[in-house]
Amino acid sequence: MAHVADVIFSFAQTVIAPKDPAYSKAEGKKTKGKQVIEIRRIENKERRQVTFSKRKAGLLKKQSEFSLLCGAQAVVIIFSKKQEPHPQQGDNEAGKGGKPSGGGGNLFAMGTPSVDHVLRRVDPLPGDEFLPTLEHVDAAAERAVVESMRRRRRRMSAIGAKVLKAVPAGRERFWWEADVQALGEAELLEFARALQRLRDYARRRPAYKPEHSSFEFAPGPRKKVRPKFAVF
Amino acid sequence: MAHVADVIFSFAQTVIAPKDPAYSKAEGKKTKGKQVIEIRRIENKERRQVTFSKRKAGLLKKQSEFSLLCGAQAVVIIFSKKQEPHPQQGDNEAGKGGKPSGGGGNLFAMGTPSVDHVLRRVDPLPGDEFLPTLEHVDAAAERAVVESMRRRRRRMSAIGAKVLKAVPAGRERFWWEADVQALGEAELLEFARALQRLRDYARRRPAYKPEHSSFEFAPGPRKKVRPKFAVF
DNA sequence: AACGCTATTATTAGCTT
DNA sequence: AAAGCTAATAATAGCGT
Repeated sequence: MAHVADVIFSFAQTVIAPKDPAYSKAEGKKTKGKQVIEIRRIENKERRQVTFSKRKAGLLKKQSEFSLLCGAQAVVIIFSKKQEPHPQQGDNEAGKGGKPSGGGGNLFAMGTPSVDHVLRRVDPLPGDEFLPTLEHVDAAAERAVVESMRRRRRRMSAIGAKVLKAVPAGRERFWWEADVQALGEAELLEFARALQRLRDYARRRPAYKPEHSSFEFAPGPRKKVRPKFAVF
Repeated sequence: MAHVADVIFSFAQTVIAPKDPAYSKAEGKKTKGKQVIEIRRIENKERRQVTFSKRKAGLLKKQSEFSLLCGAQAVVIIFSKKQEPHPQQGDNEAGKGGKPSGGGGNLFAMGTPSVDHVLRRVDPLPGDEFLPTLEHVDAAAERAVVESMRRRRRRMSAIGAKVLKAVPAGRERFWWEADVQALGEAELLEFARALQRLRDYARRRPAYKPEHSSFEFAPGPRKKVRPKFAVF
């Protein structure tokens, strides 16, 4: 049985569908409202900038809500794309200590309990050798790491040569550079778990510092603008 | 002048408001639909887990769309909160090389062009000393960095003692640990720009590797589940 | 615990200022 | 280019399975 609201809606749809291009004009709406867009690079520079701004805010807000609701640690880090150096510009700036003309984009980030905290947790992941981080762990943790590495070695062997083959010979410490795509799903899972275990052992600073921080390494708008969502 | 659609909507609202608790029952709706929730820790463990899962997916999707639409580099990194060790479990696992019972949470991440890439870009930020990264920059960049550090030193002095006071004495290389909250808005901006300039100089690996990657260092669901959004 | 299903709320595309 | 506005689409809370 159809309910009152259903009937009303059906009726409205029957008269003219919202997707119909004639809709807005026909009904005299003020705007077209949110339109469906293809998820691919917005070529129009101006529109892209506006979307960047709006969705950046949305993404950071989502991070904030997510961490708060679920008690999970998370970061969102955003770089605006590097500005293409202006063709005829930058020469007169050289040597003056100003911003380098080829200078990279701006940085926006929000993290719980802090950007720093989460990044440290990720730390030994691709981008850093593993061993140097040993300087930061205490003795007990170090023993655990060593034992973990032994197990990892065995595990990697068990998984097969695929991982090791992809590793540049003689640079064992770069083993994580292996082409993960060469692994099957089960293998990848195993590989990933080994990685995670390593990180777990290596993780230092167990002290929980319940804070929440956001960065904005960017000029920012002229007019002071308050984020519309909570930053704790 | 009111339009047809407006009148219909007003009418529907007049009859009974969606927010009215009696609404769903009165109209015999199947569900209550999305409800407003307070943005604070969900205490019910089960609901929190469900929300974690749903919003994690949402956050990663947003990252994907955002990067694609705006051509910006971004990462989202999520740790599920550390599992509280199961009270009576884990003893029989000890020494067998299994997952440590106190083992930390799972890691989820999505990055453009890759998680690794963006993290390297962030690299010299809080979490790493600055100097060690010099090993990775070429000679010209190194000179620029040295000059940059000189300028930074002057700038920091200009900003005042506030920053330096918060830095642990004698550990100049940890200057970034300064309590940023002690700075005023203008000062923070100056501070942030100095930081960014430093990073710009230090940034190595200009090679652009246009890829898009997602990590999931977690057991994952039993049933194979395809992400509902694009992963390139 | 992961899905599917709505009915709501939340986000945002396209304009205007 | 940063706000505001509005009408759409998108995300998701609460349930059922």
